[in-house]
Amino acid sequence: MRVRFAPSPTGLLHIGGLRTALYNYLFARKHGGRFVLRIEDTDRSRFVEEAEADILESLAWAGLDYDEGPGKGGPHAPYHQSERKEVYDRYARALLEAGRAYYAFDTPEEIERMRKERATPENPSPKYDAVTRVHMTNSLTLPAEEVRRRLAGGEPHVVRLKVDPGETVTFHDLIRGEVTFATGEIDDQVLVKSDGMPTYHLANVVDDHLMRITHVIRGEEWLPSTPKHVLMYRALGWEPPEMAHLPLILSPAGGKLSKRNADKMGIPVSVRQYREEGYEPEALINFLAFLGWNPGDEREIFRLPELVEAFSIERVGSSGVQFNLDKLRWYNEQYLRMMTPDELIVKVRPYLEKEGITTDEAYLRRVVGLMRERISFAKDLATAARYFFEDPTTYDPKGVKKRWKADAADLVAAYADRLEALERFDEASVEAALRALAEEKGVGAGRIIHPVRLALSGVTFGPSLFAMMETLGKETCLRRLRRAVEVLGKPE
RNA sequence: GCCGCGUUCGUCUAGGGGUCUAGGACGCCGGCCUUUCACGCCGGUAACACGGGUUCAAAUCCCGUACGCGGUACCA
Repeated sequence: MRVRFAPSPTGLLHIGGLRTALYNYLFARKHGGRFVLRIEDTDRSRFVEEAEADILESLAWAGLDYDEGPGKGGPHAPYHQSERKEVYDRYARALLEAGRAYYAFDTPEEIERMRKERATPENPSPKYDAVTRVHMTNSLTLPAEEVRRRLAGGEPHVVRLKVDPGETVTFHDLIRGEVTFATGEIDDQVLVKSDGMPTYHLANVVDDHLMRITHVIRGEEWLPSTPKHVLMYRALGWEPPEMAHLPLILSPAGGKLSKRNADKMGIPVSVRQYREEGYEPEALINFLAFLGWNPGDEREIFRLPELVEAFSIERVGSSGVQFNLDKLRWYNEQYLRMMTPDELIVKVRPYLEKEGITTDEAYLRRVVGLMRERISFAKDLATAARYFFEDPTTYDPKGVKKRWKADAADLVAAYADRLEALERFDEASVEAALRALAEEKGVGAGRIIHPVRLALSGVTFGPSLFAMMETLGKETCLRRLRRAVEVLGKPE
């Protein structure tokens, strides 16, 4: 079995594109098939130089390796459509000679005029098809001599598929079952543009056939194009591949998850953004796999190899699915918690560096141990847990109001003195010292614990106070406690 | 407008004629644990779009309506 992911290099790889790639990958690996990457760069006007590198990087980051494609080669190279122009020309000619396609010389303005003139309330946008083409300038309406003359004169023209009405095209979709279209609903699709490049429809059909693709797994937006493709396979005497159209990913607000739409909801849309925001690739992949598919039992955590094992295209749903950032974050937390401290350290390092924080391995391992259950992203260690690396510069005002009572300064100062006298500065010792002090002063331990936490971290939440103190160390604790006493003093 | 696809808790979904007083997960709300915050554990909230059929029996099959999404380019 052979499948392909065929992105167009018009921008950063979209999250929906990654899911399409993922399903193709899973299908190929599940069945011991081949996964082909093909770059569909036939639209020169929308071409973006950096896009292909981004696609490659994004796939690699996600762990989706391919068997044939750019940078890798393969038996069906080249894998850039822009380098395969002669191939498409050959088949366009074959279609022309078989009378299944024709030349059309109409300018965009002429087509626009036709649409305007023939528009009715029932049919606001007439197609270029069997009923209108007889009124247009093409090799079906012009004398053969005239067509030859125009072609020889280099007159701009396109090649259109000749679709005969009155028939019905039915194909089987692995996800949707039988789908039927009437040929009268299909326009005479442009196959070769006036710049000589093929459109998606021609290039796609030709390449899928030549590259021996057995299963076309792509987004649902292609469903209405499929009958055109089927017609072309037939006209060329080829067997169409199996089709599977994936449900679309929708914005939580409804509608396509477009760039604009997603930005408004605070949802990253390109794979690169997910990477930059610190999502774990395993989490994104797991989440994406479950957007439209499930294994049929109640397991939820699947890494790539487990997904391969469990995947089946029949279990892919058919209705659009809404993107849910909360669920993705949950997946991210799950993967963070499954990592060993050393794995997590590797993830955290780059963020620490970016924040200008330097620290040794042993200390970082202890911090990670304390914070692991409390973070959603690896980078939180460098931001939310910054107080492990630097003295707090501010104290949360609400926390101060709530926890720094009139006796706080005295208690904290007294505790600092006790700590200074301590020989061993471990979790048990600092706790014992605090409880003893509380007893002597006749106050609840919380009366000291809370202000101490505030003094040490600047915030009212975090890991177990005593474990935190042991990690921070005696010197740091004393310094921070005394500074807080000084800065916060006695509230009136 | 026309064509196509879809419709189970707010979201992702299980289910495919009786086992459904509809299960799980995220979220949310409570509780336990903990003198913090999380984790964890326990509990709760919440859905078969609507209307007709078929059947002894429908969330499940059929038809219609509504709604959503996609397509309707010399973009993919």
